[in-house]
Parts: sequence; structure tokens; C-alpha cells
Amino acid sequence: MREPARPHAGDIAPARIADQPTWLISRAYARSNALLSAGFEQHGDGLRNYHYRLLAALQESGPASQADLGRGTSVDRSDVVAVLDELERRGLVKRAADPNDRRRNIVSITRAGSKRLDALDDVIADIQAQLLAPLLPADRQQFTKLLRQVING
Amino acid sequence: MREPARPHAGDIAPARIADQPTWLISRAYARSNALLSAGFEQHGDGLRNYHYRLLAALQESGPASQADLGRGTSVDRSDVVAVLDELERRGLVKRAADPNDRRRNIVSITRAGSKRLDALDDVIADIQAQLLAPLLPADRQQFTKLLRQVING
DNA sequence: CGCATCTCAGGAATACTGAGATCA
DNA sequence: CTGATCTCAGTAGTCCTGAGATGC
Repeated sequence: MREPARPHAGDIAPARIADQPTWLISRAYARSNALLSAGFEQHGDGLRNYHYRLLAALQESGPASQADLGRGTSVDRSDVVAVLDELERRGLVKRAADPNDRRRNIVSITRAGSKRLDALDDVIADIQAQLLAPLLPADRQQFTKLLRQVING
Repeated sequence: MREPARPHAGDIAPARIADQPTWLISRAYARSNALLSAGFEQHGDGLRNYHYRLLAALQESGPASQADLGRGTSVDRSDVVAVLDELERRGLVKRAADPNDRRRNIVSITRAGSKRLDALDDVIADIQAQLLAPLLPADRQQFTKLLRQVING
């Protein structure tokens, strides 16, 4: 995994930038990605966040078309194809033609996929915990609430 | 600029994912980037966030080596080179050899650069305001404070 | 020697666009 | 015909690695 450059004494640390939400969010995203990369690298067996998102969506909402999957998980339609290819190759999902609409694939999670998802859920839970560790427990819900508001703005 | 895909009725919107800080942060980052792209595209005259970061760092902390600039602004050493090339081409910064350490360049912001930075500051301020608009004014400081804690975790 | 700096070439992962084939 | 779906090819941005030349 990649350690982000860390400022040290003597560096330029412009308060003008460091107080801006856009900068703070990009730094938080970098930290989040570092934790995700590290977590999946250690325990993901070659799967990544993309795979997890699609598996979780399938588990929770049931079989779905690729377009709906992509929209719901904010994974681009182009990338859904490649990620599902990989998941199907590993036997974690299957694609079947939709008899009611022959343009669509109905994608389902397999038993092996569900089992795999359970393992990944533990990995992810650990990553979330690490990410929020610096916050007081009481602040963690507030943090996610504010993020949701910003996103839906 | 790019409009992110927006969920609509019938989409998969897995709560399991949507409640996770890593997901929320990546969505916030997407929104932040969309606002930055739109803002700079309209008023940036070809400059982007990277250019702004370096100009702001130079303005605030004074002339600096490229390595210190990169560390302070979290811009990779490789990218600093290209961004400074562009800024220098436009006459917004200059590079001079450091007489005390001939490995280094001393990078300074020019008068034109300062003027340009003032204009970009307005662009950025507008973007920050849009980003935080969904939050109650009282929540905005709390939001940035929590982000800082997460980053420094 | 080790280490830092600037520079360049290029890789990796994310996010996206455009277009073709198919079909409602 | 319009528009949705799946697929592929390719682009753009960001972020990072490796290595060479130079100098501390």
C-alpha cells in the first residue's frame, strides 16, 4: 500500500488551503482510500471496494440489472461490466438473461458470493472503525450525518 | 463538467453501503470535485486546483523549494514539476537557483501570480460556499473540525 | 558512502465518454 | 423513431513509483 506524504517541520502548510472543505475532503478521501487499499490487500484476496459494493448491493436488494446496480452503487456502467466479469469468474455472482426484457442481464449473488461478502463485511467494518477512530464516539454519527447532508446538497 | 449519476426510483440503494464513512467520503469527494471542476472551468482560465494550491502556498509562506511545496500541499513531487512549468509559462511564478544549495530551485510567486491568486480565491470561496450550503451555518465549523480530526487520525 | 533534490517516463486505479449491437 | 441496456475501446484526472543526474 501507499503511504501518503506526511508534512514535517519546515514544510509549507498554508492555513488558507488547509481550512478549506474541498481540501479537507480530498485529504479524508486519501486516508479513506489508504485504509481501504490496506484492508483489501491484506484480507480481500484480490477483491477491491468495487467488488464489495456490487456484492453488498446484490445481497441487500436482490437480483438486479447491471444498469440499476451501477446507478445504486455509483459505479459507472462501463466499470460494472468488468467488475462483474471478475466476480462471475470467481463464482460469486451469476448473470442470467431476463426473460421479460432481453436487453438485460439479471445478476444474482451466489451462495459462495454471500459467504465471501460476510468475510468482506468484517474487513470493511474494521476499516470504518479505523477511519472514525480519531473521533469521539458521540461525534461519529454527527460526522456521517453532516456528510450525508453535504452529498445530497 | 460531469454530472454524477443520480439514483432514482427503482435503483438499488444499499443502506449497508450508504451508511459507511468510506462511501460517504467518496461521494463527498465526488461532489467537491464536480464543484471544483465547474468553478475552475468557468473562471479559472485553464488553471486548476493544483495550480491554486501551489500559488496559495507560495503567497502565504513565501518562496520555497519544490520539495517543500509538494509536501506542504500534498502534491506529488512529480506533479509539482509539471504544474510549476505551466505556472512559470504564464509568468505567475519564477524559479531561481538556490545559491546555498544548488540542487534546489527557489520558487517565488510573481506580482502577476499574486493578482491571479486573488481572483482564484474568489472562485474557491464560492466553491466552498456551494459545498457547505446544505449545512446549517452552525454545523459548518463542526464539519471541518471533524474532518481535520479524521485526517490527522 | 548515504541522502536530498529536480526531472522525466511511465504505471495503477478511478471515473468517465462515445459508439455499436440489441431490443422494448 | 426514441430510448434503455450491455459491451468494448479509449480518454482524463489523480496519485504514485522508479530511476537518472546533480549536489549536499
